[in-house]
Amino acid sequence: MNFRAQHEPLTMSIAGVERDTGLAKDTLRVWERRYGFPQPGRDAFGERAYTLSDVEKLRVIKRLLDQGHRPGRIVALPIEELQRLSQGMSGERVHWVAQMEEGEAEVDLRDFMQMIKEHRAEDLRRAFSQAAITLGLTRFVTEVVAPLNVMVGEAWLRGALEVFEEHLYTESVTTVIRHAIGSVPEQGHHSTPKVLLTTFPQESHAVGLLMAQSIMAIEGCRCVSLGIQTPLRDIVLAAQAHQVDVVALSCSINMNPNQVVDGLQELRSMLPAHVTIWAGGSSPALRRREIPGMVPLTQLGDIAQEVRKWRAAHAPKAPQR
Amino acid sequence: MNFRAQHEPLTMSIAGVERDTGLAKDTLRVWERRYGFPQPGRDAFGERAYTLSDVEKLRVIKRLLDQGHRPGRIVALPIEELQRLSQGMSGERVHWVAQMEEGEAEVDLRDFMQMIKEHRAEDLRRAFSQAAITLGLTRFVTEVVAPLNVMVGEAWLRGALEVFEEHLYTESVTTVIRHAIGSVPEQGHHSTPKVLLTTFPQESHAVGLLMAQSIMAIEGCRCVSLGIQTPLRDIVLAAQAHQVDVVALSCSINMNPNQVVDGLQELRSMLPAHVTIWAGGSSPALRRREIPGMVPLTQLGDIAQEVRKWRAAHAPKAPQR
DNA sequence: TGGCCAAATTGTCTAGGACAATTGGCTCAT
DNA sequence: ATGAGCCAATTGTCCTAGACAATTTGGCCA
Repeated sequence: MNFRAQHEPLTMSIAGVERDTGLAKDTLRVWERRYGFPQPGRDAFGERAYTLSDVEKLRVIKRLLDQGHRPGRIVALPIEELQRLSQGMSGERVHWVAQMEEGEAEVDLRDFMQMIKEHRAEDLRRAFSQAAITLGLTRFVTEVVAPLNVMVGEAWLRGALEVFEEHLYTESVTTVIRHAIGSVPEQGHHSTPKVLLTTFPQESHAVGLLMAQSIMAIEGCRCVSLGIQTPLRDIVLAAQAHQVDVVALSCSINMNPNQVVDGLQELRSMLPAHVTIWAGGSSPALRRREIPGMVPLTQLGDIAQEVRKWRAAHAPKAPQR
Repeated sequence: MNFRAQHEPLTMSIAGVERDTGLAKDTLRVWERRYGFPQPGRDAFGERAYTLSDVEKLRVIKRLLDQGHRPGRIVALPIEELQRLSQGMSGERVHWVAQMEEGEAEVDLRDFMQMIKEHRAEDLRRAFSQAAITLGLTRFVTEVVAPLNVMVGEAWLRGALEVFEEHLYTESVTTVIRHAIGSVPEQGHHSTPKVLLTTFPQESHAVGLLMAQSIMAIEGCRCVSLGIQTPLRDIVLAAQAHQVDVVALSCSINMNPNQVVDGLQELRSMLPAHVTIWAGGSSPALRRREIPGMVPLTQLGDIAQEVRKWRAAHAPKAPQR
């Protein structure tokens, strides 16, 4: 229906910009009205025609918004200023080298980053597999994947990593962790706790969930994963259908903190009291406010501990179903 | 920003309907104006509030549109009439029982549906594993997973399956296919073609992509998967970075056909001519219109054939990079 | 430092009008 | 009967401009 700009790749329609930047058409129009940017020309049909540099600038703006900047302050800024802001912001330090016991080969996380940037896909996957075998799944996840996630996320925020490079990293890690989980011996029908793993609908990062699942599997939990993006109502239905003891949610740093808090509170009110809720992940909302009836697990190491706690609390009596 | 209806799950906002049905807000409004349906009530703030039965009917309509019906003829029809149309046009039959060679145990797809509905998670995964081993990966994917996807999709459309049940199915299948892919011997550095697998940003179904990857891996392709939802620009960047021969896109029935056509045409114009594009999946857009410079693979069986074609076309000469 | 309130900010909704692209159906010639 | 050509109806998406709920900011007070 809109194939006018096909042979004119110098401008983009508003629909194309929405697709490329993730900014809604309404938002683009209202920014134009309020902040004077973007100021697209018009094509032969009177419709907005955005230049490629407009789109590039919009991408930078989107990144800064995700970091917490506000539109009114940055949308009208020149591109150089935006890039300066983009550079300046960087987060906390990460341990570059996984801590080794004596005699173990060193695992340098910078090597992984190097492979990602050089697009050595096969090497990367092989290196992950090797690290997982060398360190064991638990340490691989906590000492390699978790800090790498932070490094990759920050590199992407700085614009030092393209989206497709981040995708390749995610895919490689997913493959290796899933393969490793498959090697964990299956739990018997009466091992506890039985845990339902999933995320809220707004969460799109699957790796965090997978990391949690791998550690729980090793700790001997019976895991039922629904993958990401389960509607609240279905989390409750699934918890009932599978008669789980625990519902574990993964909330990454990309989620809106308010949605996290609201979602957890509503979930708590919809689940029966004897079902425990574990909320893990890097979302700042978990550290900030305390939510009654919900256990925050801000570090992967907390999981094993919490499993033991749960067992201690539920061991003496028969299971409550 | 819009959590008003939080405790009132009986109606949905226009944004929610767009997310659930794939019909654009503008389209919903213009249908209301032109055809008198949907005729949503208004919430306390004067904004459209669609009932759940409206949304259900819209889903059926969407399905019929994808089959080739036109809005003006069907939007105003009562739900019973639509369902009658939907039944009649039920496309091709699904084979209930995977065709067996003599002596093989029978694999009845209805057994899988049964397990899904009874939430027998462990049984389901075990049954999938067993089927994959019995049939081999290729036949498992084409004769079990593909028809099951259709059955599950239709059951969900009819409301016979909850979202969480569909999630469990997806997760189980994913686990088994990924595990099986891991068992395919890795390809040498010079085997061809090298294929980049991914989806457009609007696509959220990962299973189709995984099915394609499994078959390509078996056919001896070197696969680089980026997972789902890669921006157009990054598909091009990745194709260049990894020096692939083929870019394979998975487009499920849930994608907007226009987005599929637009995306494919734009991708074709951005990729160098020597890079082949394979577009597979159940999206009706692939069957409807022919797009120059792009190979549609509407059935999984087409993949092996197309790989051979590619090799025949590229074998005599040295690779063009 | 921490809590509270007014003011500013911001995304998304509303209305109806417009129009290019596509499709259906008609006529006419073969 | 079949195909080509053309007109009219259909349809999705864009347009403008106004409104307002939800959130955040920043000042004030304890």
